[in-house]
Amino acid sequence: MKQTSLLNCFGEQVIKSHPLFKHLTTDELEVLQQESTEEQFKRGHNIYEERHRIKSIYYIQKGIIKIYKTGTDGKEQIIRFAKSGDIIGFRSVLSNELACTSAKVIEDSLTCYISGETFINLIRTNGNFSVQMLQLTCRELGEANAYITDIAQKSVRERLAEILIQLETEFGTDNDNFLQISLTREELANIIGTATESVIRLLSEYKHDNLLELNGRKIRILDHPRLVKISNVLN
Amino acid sequence: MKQTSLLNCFGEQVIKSHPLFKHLTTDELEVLQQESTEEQFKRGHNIYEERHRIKSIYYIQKGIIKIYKTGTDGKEQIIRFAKSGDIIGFRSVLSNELACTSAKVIEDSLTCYISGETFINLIRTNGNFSVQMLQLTCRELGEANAYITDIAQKSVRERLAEILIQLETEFGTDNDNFLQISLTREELANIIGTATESVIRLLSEYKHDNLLELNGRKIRILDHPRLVKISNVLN
DNA sequence: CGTGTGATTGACGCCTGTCAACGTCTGTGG
DNA sequence: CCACAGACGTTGACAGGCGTCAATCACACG
Repeated sequence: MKQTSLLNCFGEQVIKSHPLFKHLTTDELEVLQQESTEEQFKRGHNIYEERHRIKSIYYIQKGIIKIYKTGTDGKEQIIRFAKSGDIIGFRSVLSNELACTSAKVIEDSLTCYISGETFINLIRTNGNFSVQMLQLTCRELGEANAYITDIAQKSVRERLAEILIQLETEFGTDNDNFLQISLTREELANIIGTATESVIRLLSEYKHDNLLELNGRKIRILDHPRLVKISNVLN
Repeated sequence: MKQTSLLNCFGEQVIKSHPLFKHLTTDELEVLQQESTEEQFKRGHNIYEERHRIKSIYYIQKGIIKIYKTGTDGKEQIIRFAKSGDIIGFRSVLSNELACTSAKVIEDSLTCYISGETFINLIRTNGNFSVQMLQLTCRELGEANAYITDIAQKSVRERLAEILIQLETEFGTDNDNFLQISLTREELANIIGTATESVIRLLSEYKHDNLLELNGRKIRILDHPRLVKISNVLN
């Protein structure tokens, strides 16, 4: 018996549109629909927290979530953002370790959670799905490696330029060409691993150089080529 | 027909001793043995290189291999070390991307390579094995995330202390309590993302403070507690 | 209107990257 | 056997990027 897609995000439309689930059989989809639950979260809500045991994963239908770690001195380090179509929490579920990150809602989100057991069973029984999951994880690992190299070798100025370009590519812009994603200065600092004040100073500098426009937390990139050049990414 | 373990590293003794392969059936082991080849590499040899297509993975029987990326300005960033029992190259094989790292032999190695096809077939057909691989990848991802936080937030002094402790834990010490792994100052610098000169100066400082002893590339840690304290790791 | 969070600016100084010179050791070729 | 080159290690000088601290402003909210 099918549930309506209002009650459950694993309705056919959603599933079919996502590569990760394209290899599931109708039976498996049925199970997913029965064992998963939709959940809504407001900005600021903590979906899960570091050092806790996670028993389920979340599929993001809508919204933005920041995944971050807390450093030794309590400073937050943003590892990545999850958005529509991403899944979060699977790392801890799969590695069977306590969560090594926290997940906090940046933009009101609609998620769907699936118990870890159901998820692992899927992987165990559906070879194509598990290959898909491995590919996903490996791609994430590749990105993490690239980021390690960036942080280790680039200056703060280069990194900030790079992140701005990246945020635009990943989340797009609104009708006025402002970045869709809205972050505090502190959050920007916590992505690139620097002090809030440094971000503020560099943004002012970029603005002064006509690379971008600032309006509160809204950022509009004006000169892509020069910003890319500053970021020192080979193209 | 079984090959001798001299010709092939997937002889039973090796397999049984490794958790990754414990879920393989005897048939699958047979296939592995037939389709894998042992290979020896001397220090300095490049097993694979960034931006190349990798068609097979390597299981390390003996030796140490450094996995590194080349930054925009040509500087090497060491991502991790692989040693006995580890496998390398699977990230690119699985994600179906060009290699995002290079692998170079640090200490003479004995490896066993398995074609990517064979490997992916194993994952597709053996659910337990694929879960095992996912766990491995997720653990690596967790380590990468931790490292991002470290590099982004800690000082060079803290990071060097941390890496020294870590190298000791991971590779152990010889009879004289010197670290087993032998790295150039430049390589140490390329792990923690700093200049060679900074590593040299900090090592001298540590030595002066009686935290460790230096003998060429040999390093003997004398005062663990204080070194851990410098590294600023919660314990 | 007080309070709190976030943004901004200035002052200051230390950590650390860069450049340059030199020492040490090893292997190679004459 | 010696000279030389090349890789690696060491030390010093220097400056500048960026972190830290502190004060002030802007804005939202109860």
